[in-house]
Order: sequence, then C-alpha cells, then structure tokens
Amino acid sequence: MSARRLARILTRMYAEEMEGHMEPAQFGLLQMMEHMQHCTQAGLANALYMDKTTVSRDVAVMKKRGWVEGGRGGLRVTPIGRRLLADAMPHWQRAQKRLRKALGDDEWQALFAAMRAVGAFFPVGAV
Amino acid sequence: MSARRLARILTRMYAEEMEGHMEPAQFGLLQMMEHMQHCTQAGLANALYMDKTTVSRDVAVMKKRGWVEGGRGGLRVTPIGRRLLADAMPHWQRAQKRLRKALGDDEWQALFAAMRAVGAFFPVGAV
DNA sequence: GACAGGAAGTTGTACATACAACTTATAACC
DNA sequence: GGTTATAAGTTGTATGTACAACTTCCTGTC
Repeated sequence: MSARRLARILTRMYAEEMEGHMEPAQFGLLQMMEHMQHCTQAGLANALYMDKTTVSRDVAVMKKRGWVEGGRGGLRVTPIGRRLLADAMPHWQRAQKRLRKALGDDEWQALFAAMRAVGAFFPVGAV
Repeated sequence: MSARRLARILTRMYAEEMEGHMEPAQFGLLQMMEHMQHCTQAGLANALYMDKTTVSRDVAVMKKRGWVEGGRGGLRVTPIGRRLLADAMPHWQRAQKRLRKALGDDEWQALFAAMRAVGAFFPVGAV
C-alpha cells in the first residue's frame, strides 16, 4: 500500500509550505466547513472519508483555539478561523504549484483523476 | 490535499480485507524488511518515506510481539513474523484485486504511475 | 589510543486516525 | 405526549505519524 507513503510525502511537503500556519488536516477540515452549508461533524466525516471520532477530536482542538464554534447541527468557522484560513491559502496554493511543477501536467492530471476514481468507487458506508 | 483522503480510503479497505491479521503499516514494514538485505530502522524509514521515530515505535511493537528481532544494523523478521506475513499475504492480494477491479486497468495503472512519479520527484532528504 | 563528528536509535510531546462502547439529542410512531 | 429507534457526538484505548531533543554507537583523524 503505497497510498500511505504518497500521503506521507505530500503531507510533509504541504506542511513544510504551510510554515506552521496549521496542520494540513486542519486546513482540509476548515476549508470543507466553509463551503458546506449547515455543517455537522458527521457531514465533515462523510465528505472527507474520516471517522466521526477523528473529526470530533480535530474539531475539539480547533474549538479550543477559537477557530470554530457551534455544536450539533450548526458548526461554523469563526472570524478568527476564517482569517487564518485566508492566511494559509497562499501557502497551500504554493504547495499545489510545487507539486504540479514537479509532476508535470500529465502526471498531475493522472494523479487527481485516480484519486477521484478511488473516491467514486469506495463511497462512504460501502467499504 | 486529497492524498490523505485517498490513504484513509485505501487503508480502511485494506485493513478490512486483512481481517485483523495485522495493520497495513506493519505489513508494509515487514514486507520491506524481508526484501532488504542488512536491514536497519534508518533504511526502512528511507525506503518507506517515514520518520525514523515512527519506524522506531512501530518496530518496538513488533519486537514486543516477537515478529521482529535484532538491533543496530541487523533487523530481522523472526520465523513467527515470517509466518504471519505469509498468512496475511493472500488477504493483501485480495485487497489489491479488489482495488484493481474497482478502478479498472487504466485507472489502476494511472494511480500507481502517479504514486511512483511523486516518489521520484520528492526523494528522501530533498523535501 | 583519544577525541570529535556524524549516524542510528530512543524519548517527550502533540496531532491524526479509527474501532468499540457509551451518552445524548432528535425524530418517528403509537 | 410518551416511548423507542436512530443519528450525532464523546470517551477509552491503541496505533500511526513526525518534530525536537537527547543518548549511544561507530568511524575517521590525529
């Protein structure tokens, strides 16, 4: 299973570009939270293919830091969280560019197509 | 970063197929240990793009269980470990087949090609 | 052979991840 | 409206993951 190896490589590269702004996992959660209307932990877990208990603990950290607020059936990114997300975004985009440049357009397309395909064939609850 | 999402999906699918024989990470380490001559923790970390401290703790667990023995400059899979690895192998292969069938040959090839490409462009120590 | 430098390995801390089991809140049914 | 079933969320436990700092071992140099 080199999928986790892939994840380790890219997580480290992205984390390096993020320069301590936040963890890649937190970025993913915040971003998803932002473009989900009426967000719940279960919804996040569903969308990101995470376990609900993982989301619970990740959200707990971000709540403690004031990045996120609200409970059952109404999770929101706070203004502070939104600001941090905006600050982190260019770093994220730099990481994306770095990866795309390293791979070339063809490999890049292939990678994302493959990731989408895996997501499509293993929908939540059907694993 | 959907790479970790991909890893979560496949890790769960593989773990499900493994039916409690061992964790996917342990399988990867044992397998690599087997086809490395003169294996060290640092060598494993290098090959699998893991941190040496991660390998240290994973190996510690497997040593405690008697799957692995030896220290500095001479890590070996024990007969017990070899046996478990052999038992787990068909489960692993079933997971591989399941993934390949779900994706189709083209997507499968694309996925592995992309994973190889990422590995090639982010060699150890150059991230 | 002594010493310094670097490689290998361990430990403290923190976050990521998930399964099992539990609690709590919501909704459906009577 | 009360009961129950289900969804949502939390907590216990275990593993995976990595950074920083430390210890330990080996090797090259004098």
